[in-house]
Amino acid sequence: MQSLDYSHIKNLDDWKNKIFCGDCLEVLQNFPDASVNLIVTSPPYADSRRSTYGGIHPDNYVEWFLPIAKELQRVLRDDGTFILNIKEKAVNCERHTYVIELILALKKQGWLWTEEYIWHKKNCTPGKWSNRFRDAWERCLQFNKQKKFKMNQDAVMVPTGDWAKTRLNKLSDNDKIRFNSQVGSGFGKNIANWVGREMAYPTNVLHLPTECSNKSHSAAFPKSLPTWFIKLFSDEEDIILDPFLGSGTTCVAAYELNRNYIGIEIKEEYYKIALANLDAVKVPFVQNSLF
Amino acid sequence: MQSLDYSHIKNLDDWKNKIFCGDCLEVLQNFPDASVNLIVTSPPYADSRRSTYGGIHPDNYVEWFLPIAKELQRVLRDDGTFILNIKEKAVNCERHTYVIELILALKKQGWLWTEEYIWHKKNCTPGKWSNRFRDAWERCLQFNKQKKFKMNQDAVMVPTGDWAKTRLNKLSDNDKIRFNSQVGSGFGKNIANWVGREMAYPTNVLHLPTECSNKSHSAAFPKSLPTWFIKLFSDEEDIILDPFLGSGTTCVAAYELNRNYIGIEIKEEYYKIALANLDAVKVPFVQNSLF
DNA sequence: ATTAAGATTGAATCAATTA
DNA sequence: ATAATTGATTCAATCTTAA
Repeated sequence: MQSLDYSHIKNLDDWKNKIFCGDCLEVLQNFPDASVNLIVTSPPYADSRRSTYGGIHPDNYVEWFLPIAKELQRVLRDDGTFILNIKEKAVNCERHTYVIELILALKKQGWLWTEEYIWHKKNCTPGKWSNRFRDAWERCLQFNKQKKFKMNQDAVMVPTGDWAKTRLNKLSDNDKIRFNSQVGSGFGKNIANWVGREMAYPTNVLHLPTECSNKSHSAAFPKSLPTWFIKLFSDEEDIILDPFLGSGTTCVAAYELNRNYIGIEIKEEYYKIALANLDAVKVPFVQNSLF
Repeated sequence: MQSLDYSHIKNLDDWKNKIFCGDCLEVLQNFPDASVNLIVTSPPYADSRRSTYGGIHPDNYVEWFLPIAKELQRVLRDDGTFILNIKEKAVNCERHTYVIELILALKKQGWLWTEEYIWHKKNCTPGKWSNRFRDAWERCLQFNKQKKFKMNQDAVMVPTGDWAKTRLNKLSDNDKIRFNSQVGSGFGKNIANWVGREMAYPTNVLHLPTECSNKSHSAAFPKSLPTWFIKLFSDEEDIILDPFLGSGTTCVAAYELNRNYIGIEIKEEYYKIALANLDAVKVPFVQNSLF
C-alpha cells in the first residue's frame, strides 16, 4: 500500500471529490473538524475467518470501531448524520451481540441513537438451515450529534395509489436510477412534478434489492441505499463521507446527486475498483459536454 | 381483581386451555417446570404514561422484566422457544435502549438469543414528525434454552413464482386465516397439496398488516403473527403460553391450530375481552356438533 | 415491441471434516 | 480440545436469449 502524508493539505477543497487508499483512522485524523454533512458507510462485517476482507473478530468489533467513531464524530458537522449499515452474524447458533453493544458504546461516546431503519433485502442470499431461515434484513442505524439535524423528508417521498402500481412498477430499478441521475435531484420529487399525483412519506422500512450485478467485486450495498439516505440527510453541494468505501458505491451515489464525496478504502484492490466505478459514471457527462 | 390461589392445582391438565386473570409473575410461580412448548407474547411496552396498559417506565423496564423471564425460563421445555414481540419507543428524539439492554440481560440469565425476526407492518398508522418517519416495524426476538429446539420449517412455507403473484395475492388475509383455521394444520402445507406448485422457505422478515378490527386493545398484534410462530415452533397438542395475553389473540390462534393454550392477563378489563374472544371462536364448533 | 423461458449470482450458515 | 476449511443447502431478482 502506498505511504500517505496528508499534513500538507490545508483546506477542505483539497479533500472534496477524492477517494483515498489508506486506514480510515489515520486518514480521518488529517480532516478538519465539523467538515462533513453526512456519513454513510457499511463497515467490514465481523468475521472469524482471517482470509476475508477486514477480518475483525466479533468479540473485538466494538473496541476496533470506537476510535474510528470518535474521529467520525469530530469531522461531522453538528447538524450532520451518521448512517451505519450493519448486521450481526449468527455465531454458534446465536445472533452475536456486537452490534447492540456497539450502539450502547456509541451512545456513551456521545452519539444520539436517533433511529433504526430496516433494509429489507428483497432478493437476499438463499439458504436453509436447521434452526433459522434466510437473513433478509440489515440494520441502518442513524446516529446524530444533536437533536436538530438536517432532514429533507420531501426528497424521498414515494408515489401512491393506482398510478404507482400501474406505471412505476414497470420501470426497473436501473431505469429509476438512470432517470434520477439525469435529473439530479431526486426521483420521487420529479415524478411528483411530472404527473401531479399523490405522494406519501415513506416509513423506516426500506425495500431494496441486493445488487445482483455480475461485477468481480461483491457490492456491499445497492446504490439505492446510500442514494436514499443522501437525498434525505443532505443538500446539493454538501459533503458525503464513506470511510469504508469498498467498491465506491457511496461516492457514485453522491456524485450522481450533485453532492461532494470523500471516500476512504484500506484495500488497494477495492480502491482501484472504486476509482474505476467513479470514472465510469463521470464519462457520459464529459461526452455530453463535447457536443 | 379477584384473589387467586392456585396451590391446589396438581397437574398440567388443570392449566391447559384456560386463561387466568392475575400478575403473570405470581401465576407462573404455580406452574410446573418444563411444561410449556412455546411462549409467544407482546408485553406492555415501556411508557411514561401512567394511564395506559401496564405503564412501566423505560428506565425500569429491564429490572421489571427479568424476574418474569426467569419464570418463563423455568416453565419452558428444553426444546421450547420464547418469542418476544417488542419495540422500543422514541424518547426525547432518540430510540431508547431498554430493548437491546434486555437482550443482553436475558443472555446473562442463560437464554440463547437465537434470532431476531422483523415484523414489517404493512399498513401502519400514518404519521410524520420533524425528525423521523412512521415506525413500520417491530422486533420479534427469539430466545431458546438450548441450540436444538423444535422447528417445523415446512409448516410456514410459502408459494413461489408466478402462481403466488397471480393467485395468492388476490386472497385476503381473512380468507387465508379462515381456510387455515378450518383445516387446522398450516395454510402453506395445504396449499402445497392443493396445487402442487413450488413452495419456498420464508425469510426472517414477516410482512403482516396491523389488525384494524381489534380496537378494544391498545397494543394488539395481528393474529397472523402468533399464528406464524405457533406453526413454526410447535406441534399440535403442544402447550402455548402468553403471559401478557391482552385481548386473547395468542390463545385464539393456538386454539385454531389445535394447540393447547394458557393465557395470563393482569387487567380484568382485557381478561374479560379475551374470554369473550375465545368464546366467539369456539361457538361455531359447538353449533356444528349439534347437527 | 413484449413476453417467456433459461441462466446466473449471491457480505449465508451450519454440519462435518481437517489441521 | 479448538480453530479453520469444505460441502450441502436454497431461491428471488436480474440478465440473457428465444419465441
